[in-house]
Amino acid sequence: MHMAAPRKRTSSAAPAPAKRGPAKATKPAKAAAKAIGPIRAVNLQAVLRERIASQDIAPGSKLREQALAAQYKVPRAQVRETLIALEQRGLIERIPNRGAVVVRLDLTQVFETYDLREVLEGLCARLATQNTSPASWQDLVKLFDGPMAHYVRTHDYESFIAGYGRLRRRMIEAAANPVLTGMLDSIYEKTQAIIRRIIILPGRAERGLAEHRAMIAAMRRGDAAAAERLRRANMRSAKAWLQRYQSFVL
Amino acid sequence: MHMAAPRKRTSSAAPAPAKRGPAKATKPAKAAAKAIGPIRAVNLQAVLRERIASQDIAPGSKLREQALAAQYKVPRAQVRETLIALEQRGLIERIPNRGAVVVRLDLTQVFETYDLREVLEGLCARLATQNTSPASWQDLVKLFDGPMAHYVRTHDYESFIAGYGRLRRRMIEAAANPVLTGMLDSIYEKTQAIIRRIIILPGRAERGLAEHRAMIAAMRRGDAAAAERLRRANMRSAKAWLQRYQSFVL
DNA sequence: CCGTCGCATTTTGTTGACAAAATTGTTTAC
DNA sequence: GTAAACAATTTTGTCAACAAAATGCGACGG
Repeated sequence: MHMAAPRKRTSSAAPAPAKRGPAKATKPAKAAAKAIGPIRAVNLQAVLRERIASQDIAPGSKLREQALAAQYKVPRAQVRETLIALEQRGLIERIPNRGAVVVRLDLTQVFETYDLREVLEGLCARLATQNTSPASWQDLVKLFDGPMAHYVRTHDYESFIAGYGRLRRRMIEAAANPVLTGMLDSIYEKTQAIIRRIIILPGRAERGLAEHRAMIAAMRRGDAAAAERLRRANMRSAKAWLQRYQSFVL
Repeated sequence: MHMAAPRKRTSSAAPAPAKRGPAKATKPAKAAAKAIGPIRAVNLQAVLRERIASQDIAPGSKLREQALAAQYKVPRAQVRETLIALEQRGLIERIPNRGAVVVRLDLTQVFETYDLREVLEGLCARLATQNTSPASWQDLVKLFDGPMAHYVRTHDYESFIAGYGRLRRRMIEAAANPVLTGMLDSIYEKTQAIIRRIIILPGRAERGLAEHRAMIAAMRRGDAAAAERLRRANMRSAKAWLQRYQSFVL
């Protein structure tokens, strides 16, 4: 018998497909960690995830419980909880009696992850197309025809990445599959840094833009199967770029 | 920097549930737990995952820290760690000051998960085919031509499920993609109970057998693309069965 | 009879101290 | 001068007691 709706913990941001609904905006973890005041345990995980994903905390770094507790003014037990959660997410590695270090993923794991991204992003494109009206993608058609093409020509990669992120979020939102969302987010936070490095590889942005436009066109005409196929081709292409220039990336 | 390889914690080293004795182990958990004595923290997570996946601990059950600590003779802090990890895995839900309950996934989430399984198992079939010699699948051809067909005719579902599990493990092993393995295991431990219920639906085993044989045949001739396509069709088919009989399953 | 308030019990969350292990730095032997 | 052995410090792991919150139950009042 349910009395009042039990208030749901907001901690585990997206581990489980618990609640559906709009994706909770991930708070932009602030830089200057030392300046900020006490943080709730709930937020500490999000903060560290963001800092690790953006490589603000470098791979291989040791995460010391006492240091983090002092930095963020939280009890050590909360830091400990966070580290356990981060380990489960695959962002850090905890070795008994030796502490936690940020995982450093090697090329092999990156390629393995790209095989996964291929099918998952493909599924995302298909679901997004199926769940929405073709007209709803018109703004992205224009974005990728105009501004994004301009960013590529002017080598404004920061803006290009921002536009790509917008496309990606729109697709995930339209796919409306929380389980898929959780997996894609989990993958993305582990490979974010490498994705950024791929985009600036010679000719990658041009090719990516063309592939994105083709996929958006498929969504714009409601062709879900083509959207999936094109998105998968896009991922394979990105993987091939990485394969060719791997010695420069990592 | 790195001197000797540090001994690695076996945190997620046991992704696949341990071999499970037949369901006759439905003896009250308490008595069984008392008999087995203290458990290492590392193992406690595996034990609880197995018990939750097999629904030995029913969805909606409350997991009390003190009770588990007493049952398995481990300090409460270790139980706490385990619960945090289980929450990240999406097996339980922790609500502040109110404890942990085993998640109960609704039909919607199951369907969402099947969309994921479709592409992931498809990828698994493709990689498995690419990485192995066609001849290595001969034993499974024979298994599904002979014994498995017999199990279906005699409604020996327990053996049928065991055979299916063997196929599945072989494919995952052959795919040799640890990231994919982790995701498939994570999905499987959450939907294991429902998969079992689908197999006994009217006509499902017969249809599943035919689909499996077609897919194995593709792998047997080294046709990776066909294996992927057929595995995906198999997942869609299972989903359709669930959709039709959903009122009987959940 | 039913709902509500308040107290007692249970359960989770937090804190601090302590033990065990590993890292670091120093000394000593060759 | 190098390397092993030892000591000191740091860091993680463990534990028990305590505090806070929620649940359950009974008394009280409508």
